[in-house]
Amino acid sequence: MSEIQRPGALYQQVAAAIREAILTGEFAPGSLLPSEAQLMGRYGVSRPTVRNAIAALRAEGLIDVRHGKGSFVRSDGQPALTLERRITRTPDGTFTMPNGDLWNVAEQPSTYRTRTTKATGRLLHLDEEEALFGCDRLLADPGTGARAMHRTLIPFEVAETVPQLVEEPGTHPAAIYRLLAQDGHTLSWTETVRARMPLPDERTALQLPDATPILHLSRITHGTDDRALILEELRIGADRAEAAYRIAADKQPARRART
Amino acid sequence: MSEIQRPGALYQQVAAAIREAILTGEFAPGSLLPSEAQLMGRYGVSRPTVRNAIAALRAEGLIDVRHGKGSFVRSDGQPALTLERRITRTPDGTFTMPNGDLWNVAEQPSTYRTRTTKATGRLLHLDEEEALFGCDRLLADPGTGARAMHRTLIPFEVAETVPQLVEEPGTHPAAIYRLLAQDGHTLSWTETVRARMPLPDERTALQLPDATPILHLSRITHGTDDRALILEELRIGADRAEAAYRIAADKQPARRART
DNA sequence: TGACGTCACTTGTCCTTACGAGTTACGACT
DNA sequence: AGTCGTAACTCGTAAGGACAAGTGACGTCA
Repeated sequence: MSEIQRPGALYQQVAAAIREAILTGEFAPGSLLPSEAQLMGRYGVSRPTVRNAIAALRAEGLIDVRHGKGSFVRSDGQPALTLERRITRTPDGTFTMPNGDLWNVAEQPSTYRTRTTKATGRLLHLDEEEALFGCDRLLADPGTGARAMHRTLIPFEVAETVPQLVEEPGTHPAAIYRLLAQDGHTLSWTETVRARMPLPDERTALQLPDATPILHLSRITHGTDDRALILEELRIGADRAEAAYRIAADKQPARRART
Repeated sequence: MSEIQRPGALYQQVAAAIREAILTGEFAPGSLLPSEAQLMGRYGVSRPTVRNAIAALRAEGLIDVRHGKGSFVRSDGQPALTLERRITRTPDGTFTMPNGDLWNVAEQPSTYRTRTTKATGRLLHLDEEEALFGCDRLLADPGTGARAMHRTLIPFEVAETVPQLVEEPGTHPAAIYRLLAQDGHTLSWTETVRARMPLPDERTALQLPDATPILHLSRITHGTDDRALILEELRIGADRAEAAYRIAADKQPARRART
């Protein structure tokens, strides 16, 4: 009978006790926790209190609960997929990227027309309500089973210059880059990484467990004069994937104060 | 009296109704939701059911609840801080990085000795249980109020070569890079980005709201022969910060199959 | 031996009741 | 007029009971 002490609410004390037991290894990763009834007896509290404590540990991502079976300690393994966010240009004018496996379309791509929002406009350096072509894909990695949502957004202005981009919705990003390069652009890219909790539709589409954030990668393809040409977005469960970048020290002349 | 329909549990239907009202703009960002008592009346359910629905919306990061005041629609603004993960080398041998503001130490750095775990060993290409020097800092950005946890891990082997690294725990990363470059290394960096829910101590240290993941950046400094010299880790709330990278197309000769 | 139904376990849902604790506004008292 | 206490709101915590629903094992029956 391990009685509980100080800090805060009862259910928090119970949660802390269980968390402690998990982190010290009393409950190994993957193992089954005591049932709610057993925890009620162990700590001398009612079932709502036990459930409240378990809900807290769930929100922390420490445990997984399965209806009819019990609560299991989540194994905090590393992400199975490392997204190498690099781009290589071959002398014949094509582009290649790692992680080609991920580009397996799990559903038919859907194309549409939309307008810039505040967020996408900021990334593309466009005003709000500018017309865009969009294409959404649901991707699946056959090796790991990871799923991802991919979105391509192309401003009308750019699409008029390179109409093939819109005519063929199945275009792979590498092919897009090639078309833009053939159009005379010198390409470079910037990518921003954000994380947030998924919306319900993202949870189901990506088959995410509880308390799992998503990585949200936004890649801008810049053309000549750093003009923003294309916005690509990739959303993927943070439990399954990590993003990897190379950083090179760009050499710059020493600054001198102007007088 | 807006009665509720189909899918799943009562509290999920209530949650869906409220979520719908938020996303359609009936409840604007920042505005006050009806109180629990009002929601009980509006949907004809008991208080636990209402609270269960609200807990679901909380876990999604859609709303913030304040004791004694009510539930507020969270405004989904962009992160205030963009971490530009670039490194610039000046001709005089020093290195500079953007976001210097973030390097304001909120507490005294703490140094210690530890050993590689499975995760850190993988990143540093070392076996497990290799000896490391560590230094932890809590950083604060004066502009945005964002907080971050910074950690530097240096293998013993590297520290023996450049002892200044360990003697002066307050060393800024840019100064570390300079010391390594002066030691004859040609530096390059790789950085991997992960996201996960915070542990309780991270939640309090970073002052994170509910349902807020953290971005976990791991930067490896590579020396000559791509040897891993230093591991830096930065943890910061994903509501306050995003990470930005540049991607350059590295040119490679076309591959030919070897016979 | 195989198939299937039942039962004992698990967690999920929902209700009622009660009180504690933070917040705010109003009104009475000084 | 200013101060302060109280009342009325808010959400937080905790208990109790009841039944639904998923899971797996066991035993019975064909």
